[in-house]
Amino acid sequence: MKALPFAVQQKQIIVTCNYTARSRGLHKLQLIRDARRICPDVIIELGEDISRFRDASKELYKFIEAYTWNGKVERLGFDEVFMDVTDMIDYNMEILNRNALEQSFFQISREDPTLGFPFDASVVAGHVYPVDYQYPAEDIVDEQTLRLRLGSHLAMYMRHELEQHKGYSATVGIATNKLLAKLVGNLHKPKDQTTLMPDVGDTIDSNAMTFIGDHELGKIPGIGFKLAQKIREFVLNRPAEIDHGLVYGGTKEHVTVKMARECPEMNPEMLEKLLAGPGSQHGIGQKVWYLLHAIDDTEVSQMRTVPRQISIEDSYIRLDTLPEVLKELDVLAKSLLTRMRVDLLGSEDDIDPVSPESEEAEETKAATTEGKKWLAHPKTLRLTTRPRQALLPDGTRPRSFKRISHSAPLPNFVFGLSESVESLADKLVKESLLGMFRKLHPEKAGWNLSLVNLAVTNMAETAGNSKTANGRDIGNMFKRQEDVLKDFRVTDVDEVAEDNVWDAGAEGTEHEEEDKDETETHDGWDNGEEEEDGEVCGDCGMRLPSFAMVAHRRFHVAA
DNA sequence: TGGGGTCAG
DNA sequence: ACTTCTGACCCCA
Repeated sequence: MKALPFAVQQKQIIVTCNYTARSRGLHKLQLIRDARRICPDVIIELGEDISRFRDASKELYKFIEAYTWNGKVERLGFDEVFMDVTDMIDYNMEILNRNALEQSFFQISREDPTLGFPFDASVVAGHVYPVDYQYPAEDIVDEQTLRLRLGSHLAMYMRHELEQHKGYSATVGIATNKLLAKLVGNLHKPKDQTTLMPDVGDTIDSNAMTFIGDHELGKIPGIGFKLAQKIREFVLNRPAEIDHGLVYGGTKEHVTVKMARECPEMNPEMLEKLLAGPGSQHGIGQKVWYLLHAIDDTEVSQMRTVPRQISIEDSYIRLDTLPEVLKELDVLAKSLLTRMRVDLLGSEDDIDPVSPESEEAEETKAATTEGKKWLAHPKTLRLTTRPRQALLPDGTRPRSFKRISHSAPLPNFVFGLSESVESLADKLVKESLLGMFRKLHPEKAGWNLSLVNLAVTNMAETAGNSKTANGRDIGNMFKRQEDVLKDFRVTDVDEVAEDNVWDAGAEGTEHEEEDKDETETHDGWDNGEEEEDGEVCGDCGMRLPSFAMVAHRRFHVAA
């Protein structure tokens, strides 16, 4: 199966394809017509229903979560995860016998010292960067090298377990920050791992600097198409050419990080001036300058119980009459409400665990809404459209994919579990979405939409929903330790081989996942569950002062 | 809080 | 004949 070129189609394009197809010249966002011309025997499957991908994604995330001690597990898209294993490495460095590195044992649990795996700490597991990396024959190995070796063995173990228990193969990068872990992971795809080793001896450039220096600017995570074009233009001292043959994001230029770094005027201040503008964050100059120098001090974020937003969208060849729009809004609203139930409903145990349940019991309950409570209540409903640009006088259509949106409070009735999603969706269209659509498109007619998106955002997490899968408030437990350990982070990136996501997509329907609590740099209002703002009732979504919650709960029990 | 931008897979 | 369907975070008013 995997030897055959295989691609997933959405509308007129290939959205993703397996490695066999890639080796035949197919790539993401390719037009179906082009794909068939280049690779006539490609097997194409309609992939507009992505629920199986979503399920596989949850399964992967849940699997990784089970290993974390500090709760730092961050998803990137459906198939990638960052994990900060600093604390596990610290602990295992302490128990390591430096006189018998070959006979080491990695403890994956602090409570049970028998849980883990034996490994040889005198070597790295898997590939390394640089390829000719050799540790000098010395008696005393430096700490950082040892830490990365431990990280590499942990990655190897976790990949092995993932394969055994879930049937997914994975690619992993092991390094001291997210940037480097992600990039070094690219070196041996699709199913291997690579560790970026620290410098040995007196090298002029650090390994990390050399490594990142060879990358094209646009390959650096955080430097997207716009930023990259601006920097390319500056480095080349002329406009950077765009490759119109590619679907999007294509540039004809090849400007490396090293070239940018070696530009005489290159400094954070210049970059700030060059890159500042609408959409870019303040301090972007400093941030990019750091990226060019392999510096990335961003934290792996805490795992979350619930997503920040849920959205559903569809694109259209032609959508220009109100009855059609209402029909589509209804379809989208149904999907959205279903998604809300899947992603935001948890069993009561998720909120307040009494006794652990078997996986079978959990899965049975996952299929129904019985005994379920909302883990979070989105407060805002957002309607987004993408109007198709009017024809220019010369008959061509200007290519613009700009979106416009309108938001409104999400009515509380959508949280009712006794009503069907069908009737709730009808009600939502009539009572909210129609009005929102009129605000967005006040003209009676004449609009021509190429896309409609429906989203719920502004999650108010339900009181008590701050526990991790282990039932502990990891966020708080490790706040102090974090400060102490900042300098010694080892970060893994996992990427499940896409081949296998499809292969195993038929696995059981999981239910809830992840967990909680960010101490992020928000303006402080959305991490408060028990603040002056009050709490949100898991039964009805009503927000009321904390002191009133006990009595309110009693009301539900009585009713 | 609402609307938009950029970046990511 | 046309860039899919998400999701995160950031900025400004």
